[in-house]
Amino acid sequence: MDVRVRYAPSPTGLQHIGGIRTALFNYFFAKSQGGKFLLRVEDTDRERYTDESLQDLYDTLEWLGIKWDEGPVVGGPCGPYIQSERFDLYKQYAEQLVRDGKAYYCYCSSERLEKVRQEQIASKSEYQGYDRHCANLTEEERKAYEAQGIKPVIRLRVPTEGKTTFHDVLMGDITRKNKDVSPDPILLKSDGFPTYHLANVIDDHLMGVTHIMRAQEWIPSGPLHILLYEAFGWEPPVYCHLPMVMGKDGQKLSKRHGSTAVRDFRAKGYLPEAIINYVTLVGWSLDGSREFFTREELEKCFTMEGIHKAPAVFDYKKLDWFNGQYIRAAENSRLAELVTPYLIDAGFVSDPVTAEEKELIDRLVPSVKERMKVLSDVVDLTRFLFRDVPVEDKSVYVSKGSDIDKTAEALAKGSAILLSGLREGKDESSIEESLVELSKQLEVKVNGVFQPIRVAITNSTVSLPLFDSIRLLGLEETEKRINRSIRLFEENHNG
RNA sequence: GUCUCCCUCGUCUAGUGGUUAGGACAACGGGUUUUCAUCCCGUCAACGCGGGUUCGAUCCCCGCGGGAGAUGCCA
Repeated sequence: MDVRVRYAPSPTGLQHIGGIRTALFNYFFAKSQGGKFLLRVEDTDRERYTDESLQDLYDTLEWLGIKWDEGPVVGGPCGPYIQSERFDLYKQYAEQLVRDGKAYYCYCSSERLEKVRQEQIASKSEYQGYDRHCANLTEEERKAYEAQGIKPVIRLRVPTEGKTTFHDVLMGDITRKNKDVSPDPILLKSDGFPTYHLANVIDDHLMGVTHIMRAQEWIPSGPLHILLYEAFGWEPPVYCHLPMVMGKDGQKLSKRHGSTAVRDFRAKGYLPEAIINYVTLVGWSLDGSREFFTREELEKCFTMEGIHKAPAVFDYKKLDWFNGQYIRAAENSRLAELVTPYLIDAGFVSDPVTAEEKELIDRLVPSVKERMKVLSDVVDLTRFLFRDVPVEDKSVYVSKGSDIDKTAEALAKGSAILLSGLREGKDESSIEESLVELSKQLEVKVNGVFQPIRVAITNSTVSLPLFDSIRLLGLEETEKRINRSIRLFEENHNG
């Protein structure tokens, strides 16, 4: 049997970590089995649907490099793959169920349903859900409702006796008494659209889906879906419920834990390979020790057995670590391209970049890549190259263990050594030696000499390596900034 | 409330009827280094609890506790 799995998101919001994790698991499982990965858009909720969400779905999967074998855009033998385009289908199947006595029309208004719900809660009796008010209407009663112009919904007739079991690859058998299954859930809404349960089961069957890998939040409705398969006389697929992705507080990961939209991670400068790698490791492992995987490797070595049962907390810091690792491993030319939009957004370079700017970006990448966790870090790291905001507070120039006078002297003498050395073309290590020598004379730590010079040049105590900074800034600008700082100290001294 | 699922360091996880319970992130400390990073080394840190079964349980069984999810004309 050829494996066919699907990712079936609802375009009612941006693609988030949890959703994409499900997509990845399905995708990797399909690839590892030589099967097919389908994409199906479950846009049956007209209230919450947005075009933006749908576009975000496509954009996100493309960015991650996840291609679907069948689905919207690419088509396939079981299309259409967008549920709103299969509108008529669901109604037919739902009516068939009614004819077979497996489902029935319900004319209850949402007001009445709400009232029933409130009464059940208030009476402290068990909350039982729908009271099956319309389960056994006579033909006359139905006619009367129809005459009032009430549009009915179709509900599944859930048995009140017995129990239903389904098998989960990870969890084993999961059994639920039928009386505990949500009583008579709606299959077809009054607007004619199917609910998730109906559309999902019909499409999975019609599209030949063999394995359903979805989040554990669906476990409680597993028996209901089995009941539906039985009502249709269809063979249910293999189930594999994925552990949920949680936030630090142990609750389902959501916006209040931080960014969850993949689009936001992308904007901050996370690389797709880092997202894929880390997200796949949330709830899955190969052997407990290996943790670097490319997408291509996962397409081969992913296993269902490696999926964990327990929910897993999403660790933003570990993602950062992965991203840093991938940035450092990336080609400089690629990084230069990736970093450019951030420099443009910051207004540091023009859009599009000029040839000179491009050249500068190429040169700054090597020293910046060791220091970035996310691509957007490039802005703070290189600000001194594009914005000159001199440090006026002389105490900033003073390193630990030094003082104002020594700092002034270190700046004057040190920068003289530095600038003349650079002009004469001496190599950096010999200039560095001379500066270290100076620090000994002044009886300060090495940094007592370097810090004032660094602050003068980069306007900050935290910067790229000194010689890198100078090379990027240019000798002329370097000299200008140094002289300005020397003047600052002289003025202060005289005043 | 009811139903279902889950439970190894703070976090992600490996693992076995007998192990010094392993790795990674984080944290902390140290080294390299002109700052910050990177890199390297090290430290801290876990089998939820109580009963059984057993010569021996983290591992098998039962109970408890804790956590989560579901309970919609949302998925």
